[in-house]
Amino acid sequence: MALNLYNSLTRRKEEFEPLNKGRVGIYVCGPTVYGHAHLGHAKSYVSFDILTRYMRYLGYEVTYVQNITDVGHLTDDADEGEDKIATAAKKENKHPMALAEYYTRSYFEDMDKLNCFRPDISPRASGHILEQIGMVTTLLKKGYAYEANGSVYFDVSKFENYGKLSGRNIDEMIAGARVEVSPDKKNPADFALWKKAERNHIMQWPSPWGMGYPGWHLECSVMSTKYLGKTIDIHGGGLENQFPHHDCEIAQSEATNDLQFVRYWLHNNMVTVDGQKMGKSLNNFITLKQAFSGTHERLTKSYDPLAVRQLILNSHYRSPLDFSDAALFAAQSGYGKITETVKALRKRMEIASTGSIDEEIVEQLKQMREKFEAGMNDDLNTSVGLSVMFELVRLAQSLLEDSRTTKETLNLLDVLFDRLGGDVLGIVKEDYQQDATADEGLTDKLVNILIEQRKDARTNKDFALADQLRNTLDDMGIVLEDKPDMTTWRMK
RNA sequence: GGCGGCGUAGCCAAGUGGCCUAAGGCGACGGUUUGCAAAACCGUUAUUCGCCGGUUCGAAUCCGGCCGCCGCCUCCA
Repeated sequence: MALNLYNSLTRRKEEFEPLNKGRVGIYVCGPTVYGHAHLGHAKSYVSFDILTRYMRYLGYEVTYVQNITDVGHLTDDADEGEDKIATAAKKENKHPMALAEYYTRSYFEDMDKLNCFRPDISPRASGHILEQIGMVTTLLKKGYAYEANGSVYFDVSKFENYGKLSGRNIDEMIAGARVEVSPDKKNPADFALWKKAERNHIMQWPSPWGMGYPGWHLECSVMSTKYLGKTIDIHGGGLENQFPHHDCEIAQSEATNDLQFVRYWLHNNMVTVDGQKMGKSLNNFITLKQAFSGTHERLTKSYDPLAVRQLILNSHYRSPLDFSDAALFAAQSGYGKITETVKALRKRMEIASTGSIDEEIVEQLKQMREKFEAGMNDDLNTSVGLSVMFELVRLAQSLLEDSRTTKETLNLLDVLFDRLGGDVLGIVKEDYQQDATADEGLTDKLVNILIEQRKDARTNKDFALADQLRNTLDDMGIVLEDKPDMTTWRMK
């Protein structure tokens, strides 16, 4: 079975076929870096991280491009607002580029924690001004754009299917227009390609139309074309960007190149917090840093970044996801179960005896892999993929109960955890040692001394002392686990 | 106003015409194990998929109506 993806353009699931055999170009709308990344970013970028990971798993050579918007994104889409970066820079008293740099780093830091692979290319809008001017020039030359008072606008009436992605037509939009229309525009739906800069505007560049800066929609068209070609396989982004952003991209790009811009449009759904849309004006805006540290009044504790990732994978990328403390808590428990199982499995592999492989297990694992792939092939159903991980957990635990399980059999499970849980889902780590503090060796020795003391106490039926030792360690966050032949410990 | 989505167990969530007497997780309860626990394992937890009607040999899945919730079009991915 081949990979099927829901294409927003056709509103259907379609079998994915790349333009060039074996290679895929993916462009995803990146963040506007004027604040720390929040839960909404997490859902979007984890979703597209899964897409690229799974395509690589299938053997495609993927080029993943995700822009950084550091100029031109205005505070409203009527093209009359202020530049978001400039506004935030003024507030934080920083140079706009310093602000953008600061939040770009913050963004990557958070995405690294969520175990999202870095894009192959992270182009900045401000680094592609020349190319953007080039596209505006072409559009003017071809009659799709007009200059007015130092700004250049795209004339939507010249582009036949404007709004085809979001299913809108121009007349409806004019009727529903809620924002003031610039007097420079011929048509209220026209959008800015290039904006004239006022003299005090910090970010501005020389252009054939005077000093100014590019319109927000332009950067994605220009940078995707530059790095992936005039027609790209996949373009992803949040549902809220479908209109106007993506429809504008289509109009600009297709008017410029006379070729289909994007073959598969993918849109992830939005997040809510405690059942309501997340907004800065409501009191439920949670950044990733707050979630990871538990410093938000809606959260009762801190959450492991990978537990956040797992919660995202628990539902479909095209479904809305409600973040709540309870949901995060449940994900944290489930994530812990998978992690502990993988750790136990690997520890056991070190001491398990070698021997034959259980053929029945081989067959079970084969079926699990098939179920996993069938789910992922069906428009990236990570919920099914995750359910396979828990089936694998149950199988692993039952095999760990049996002391006769061979190293070879355990290794088969470990491979599946690595490939499906690690490579594709990104919730199983290659190595958990790094999590531990530097003095783990010392801690291990000290705890083992106490475990020995407790063992002696238990042998002597001095349970009061045995329990005291266990409780003291528990208070320090160290949990003892009594196994038939030995006692092990782990951090809570 | 325009466009779109959703309503499945206490909670989260897959499934969208027969393999569904409905995955998986969290939680809860019972058992095994244990000196007692924890962890782990086994089992139980929706005869039913918002409500009503229709199509069909057959519907959670299709159609119509009703009720409820949410999102985008504005801050925002």
